[in-house]
Amino acid sequence: MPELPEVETVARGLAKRLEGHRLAKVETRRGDLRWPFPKGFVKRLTGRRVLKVRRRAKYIVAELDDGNALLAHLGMSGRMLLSKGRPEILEPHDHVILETDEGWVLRFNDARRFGMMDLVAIAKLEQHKLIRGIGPEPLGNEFSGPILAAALKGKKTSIKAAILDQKVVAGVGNIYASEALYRAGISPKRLAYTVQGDRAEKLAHAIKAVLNEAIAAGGSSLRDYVQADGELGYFQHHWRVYDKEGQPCPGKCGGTIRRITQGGRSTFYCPKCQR
DNA sequence: GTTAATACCTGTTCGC
DNA sequence: TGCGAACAGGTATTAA
Repeated sequence: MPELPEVETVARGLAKRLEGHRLAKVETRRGDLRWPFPKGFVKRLTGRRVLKVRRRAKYIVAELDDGNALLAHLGMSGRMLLSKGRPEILEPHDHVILETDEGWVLRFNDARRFGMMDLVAIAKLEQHKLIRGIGPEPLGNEFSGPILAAALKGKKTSIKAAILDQKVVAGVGNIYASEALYRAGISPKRLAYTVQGDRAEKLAHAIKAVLNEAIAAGGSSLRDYVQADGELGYFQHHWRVYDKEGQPCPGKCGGTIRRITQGGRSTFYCPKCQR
């Protein structure tokens, strides 16, 4: 379930092998992921040098030497597999294969095909249909308590739904939404517009903390961000409330973690210490 | 304009 | 043991 920390870790792993190198060979093994590949996708990528790989929200942005960028989203089951040389046997759902001039092979594998890839002019990235309107990066200076409070002002939905909204803050998914609210001591059911002042400050801080810790865990638990099987970016998590239904609250409150459904998706929280 | 529900997709888990 | 239902979830689209 790639959220911001996983995408960040994948992007760093990709940077290591792609930056400065040409894409000698490009192959798509089907015509679409979530959407069709753009026209001339393979031809436009082949021979390009990758200048920089970075992340925007949950998107991976690989800037190319022709002024365009490869924009990629992992959806919920997307994986990047890196190997030296092309594997003799491809795995099911290996949809895109990139080979660098150094012989490193990157496979984009996505069973559920909620992922996507597109090509966009670097200068127009922020105007791209999928990027336009996305809120501030939570780890940057442009995200803070007052800015979060302003984004939540007047919002009548729950705070959980609000921080999942990419327009409010970029990159927070279902798992870290629960984790951040737990850290901040805020009930996921609280109405978004009531999270102001000190509460907003606490929540902004909690969002930064859970994301930063997850990124650090990814960096420290993986050598060069690549696992033994070549997969980039995934690592052992230590969640405090997510998927912990029925377990005692990790704090000292003596409460029990509950699971509720909000907007059709699971939320985990401690009803005793989250208000 | 805002919010909620639904569709997309398929591997895995759970209950009967 | 086998089968079907439920579930996972990011984002666009449709409905309310």
